Amino acid sequence: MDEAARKKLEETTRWEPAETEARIFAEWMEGGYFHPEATGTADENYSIAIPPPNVTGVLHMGHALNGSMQDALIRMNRMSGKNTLWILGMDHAGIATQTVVEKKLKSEGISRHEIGREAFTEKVWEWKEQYGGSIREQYQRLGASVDYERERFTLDEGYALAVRKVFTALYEKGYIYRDNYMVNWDPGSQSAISDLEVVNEEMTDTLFSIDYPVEGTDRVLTVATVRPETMMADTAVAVNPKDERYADLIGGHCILPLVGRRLPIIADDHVDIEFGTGALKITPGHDVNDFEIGRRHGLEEISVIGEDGRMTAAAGERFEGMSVAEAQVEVVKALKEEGVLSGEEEYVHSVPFSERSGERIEPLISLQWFCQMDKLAEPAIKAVEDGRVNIAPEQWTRVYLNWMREIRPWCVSRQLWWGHRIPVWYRGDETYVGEEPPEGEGWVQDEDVLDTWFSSAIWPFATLGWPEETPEMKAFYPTDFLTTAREILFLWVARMIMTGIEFAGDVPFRDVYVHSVIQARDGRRMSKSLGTGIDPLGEIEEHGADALRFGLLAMSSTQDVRYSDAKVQQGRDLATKLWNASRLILLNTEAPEDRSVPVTPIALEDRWILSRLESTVATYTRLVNEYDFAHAAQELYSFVFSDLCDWYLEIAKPRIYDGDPEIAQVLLHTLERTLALAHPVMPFVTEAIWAYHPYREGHLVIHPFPETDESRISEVVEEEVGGAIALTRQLRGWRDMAGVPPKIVLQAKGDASAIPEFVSRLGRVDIGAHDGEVVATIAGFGILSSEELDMGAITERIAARRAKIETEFRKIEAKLANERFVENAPAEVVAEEREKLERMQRELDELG
RNA sequence: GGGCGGUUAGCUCAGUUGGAAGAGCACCUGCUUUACACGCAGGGGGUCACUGGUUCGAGCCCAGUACCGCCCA
Repeated sequence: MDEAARKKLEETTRWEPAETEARIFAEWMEGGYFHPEATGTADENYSIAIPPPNVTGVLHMGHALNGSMQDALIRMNRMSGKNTLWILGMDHAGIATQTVVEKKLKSEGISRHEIGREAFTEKVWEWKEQYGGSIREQYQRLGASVDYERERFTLDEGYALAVRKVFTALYEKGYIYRDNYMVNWDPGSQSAISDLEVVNEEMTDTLFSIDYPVEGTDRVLTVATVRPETMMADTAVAVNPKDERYADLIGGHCILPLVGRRLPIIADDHVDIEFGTGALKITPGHDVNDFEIGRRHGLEEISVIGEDGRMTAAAGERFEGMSVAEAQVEVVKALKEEGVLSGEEEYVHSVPFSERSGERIEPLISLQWFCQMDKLAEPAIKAVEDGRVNIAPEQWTRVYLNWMREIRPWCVSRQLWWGHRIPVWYRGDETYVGEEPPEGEGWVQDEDVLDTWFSSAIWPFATLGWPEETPEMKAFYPTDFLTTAREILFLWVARMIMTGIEFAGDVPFRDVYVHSVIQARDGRRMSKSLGTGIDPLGEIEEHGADALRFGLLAMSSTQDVRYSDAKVQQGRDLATKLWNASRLILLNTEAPEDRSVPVTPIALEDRWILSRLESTVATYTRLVNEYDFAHAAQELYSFVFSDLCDWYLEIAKPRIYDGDPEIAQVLLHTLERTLALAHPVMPFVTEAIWAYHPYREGHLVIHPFPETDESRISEVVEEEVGGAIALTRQLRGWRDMAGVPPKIVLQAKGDASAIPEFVSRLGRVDIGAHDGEVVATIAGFGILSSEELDMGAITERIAARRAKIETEFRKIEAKLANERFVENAPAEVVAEEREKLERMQRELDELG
């Protein structure tokens, strides 16, 4: 270590992330450590495809947690010597991006329809070039070791070709078709959106009862609806076939009020006998359930609401052009005029809204492209059933399978301008589907673009250059791991598995981990609109990236958790602790001249710390491989704070300051392995410390990850030192209870050679063959009377302790007196209880 | 309406196959101990939501209730 470095270490008593992180990250980038060669095979290599953030997005806590997990795995595997790729990219996010740019143009007084599709698309690209990359820098702030040279965008030329190829292939297989079908029409974004982009909210509306006269009788069928404005599109009235009240009417007709159309009275199991009057008006053009009933019975499908959310001519002159809300008022008025409105009551029900625009969904029938999913789902179900894809935590496997077994057609077209334009061309009655435009004159391409998830569905292989047979495909497909939020298990994960099997010849990843949701501090959802989000970059600035990474991993157990500032601070404290422990070690030890000599210490405490170290390596590695990051973080924390710093370094200090070469070797070895162990979770501080380590030959980021050395784990040693530690704590506790000032060394009668030296030093007790009055006995050592002892407190304390033990003693006595316990409990449990009793008896004897 | 998860210390959360309730933070008491006050030492604090059951023994298993949250209709 040169003088400047030594000075820096001596003077800096805290880990200062702000001034160091950027420099370290730049060193990693310069070293090219994140950019692997595409060599070897996927079986021997390790790869992860990042869940692509939206190009409009900024880093949020979900990304930060997700990224911390992936980076920990990537770094651990890279250090373990595997050829490792973490591929980065962004999603073009059709609706979100189009909305952002449209808003910006609107503020400049421009509408997209004025400038036209081509000019608008250009504007979006301009926007993307200018603002679309900020999240990349934010991932760097987190320390993400993604391959920044292989970044992909879902609208890249090669990626777009892959999308067209997939569409064409699915079309040729007959899976993709065009049909009139009910879609979730979002009047806000003027596009169909998927079921999964719809959010249902509880609303209070009015439930209207309307009397529909039955043809040829003086009876009426009273139907209940919250949407009277759609009645002009009614094409039937349905009752339950088991409903005796209406059995005689089935097959007859009613007359639709206001319109006068004859509506068949049909029977369908879907109708709930208990609800309202048990008669249901059927509006196949404007209600999802009615649409299905309509298809079952071959009913006419009438539309009275247009894509602009206004009533069409088919609604009748009186209502044409009105908004849906206006029409409702007017229809109710008309019903009253006709005297057929027989009831109004408040009604709470769930109403669909667009997650994108926030507007109320208008179920409409329109001409859309669909993808038949059941054939694709079959092998994807099988892949999970037979374990080729493993979903954890396990309960999500069932959720995935249930959804996949009831999968429905996927509406893949969207009425947007930003995205992959559907590769279908029309000329008169002709239709052409292909990767490239057809030859010849007069072809017009379909106006719609594909659902963004259509391109995301091929992410794990399209990013690797598919359909080309690239070296990347060979080296890194299938990927090893995917972590995701649960809400996109269907939207994204399931579809990747389907397309991966269908097009890339294998599942896209081996392990899927559904991570927990980090809620706001008060337990609400973190959301921009609620203002409950916590900005990861703010946390990084305040506490450092390592602190945030550690904190997020430590707080993310298997269930949803609230954001915990305490855990992030724990991370910051751990970074500082590592820094300071390293200062002690690095400033006070000389590196051995011959480093090839293995560390084989004789001293008990040295063998103990090496045993604890290897036990920690074993446990930590197992936990990370099980994706149990919360416990792994805890394991790391307690090893560093408790085993290493509170005990070993304190025990070792005299020998450190004496310049003992053997302990120097143990310390440098332990520090090397501890830094490497912690690096995947806390890359910055560990790399920064490593710069001062005499064993350093290159960056820690590619230093070998510790493999457990079983030969150093010794139960005997751990028990012996563990016992001595417990004794030390007992002595310290007793001192404190007795009010002995820290400076005073207690005198105790006993054989000091029976216990490790550090017990008396750290317990501040002088154990020897002293003479004097024994006031208390601790583990066989007699504490001698002295002026400093608060005899009153001691007497009180002893009495309290005695009472506590006696209570417990009687409980166990009773247990052992219970014949059924002694007969039924396993022998070792009974033996353990007997031992407890003996221990308590000994302590009672000592208390005197 | 169907399914899933949760309820453990003041707070946030752990708790392996059922066998004397844990961590971090907060709190209290000491400590300018030459790595670290983002620290060290010691300490107090729990009817494990409720009711019943199985068991020699239940935070853990079973049945039910209440409340909170999520997913799918």
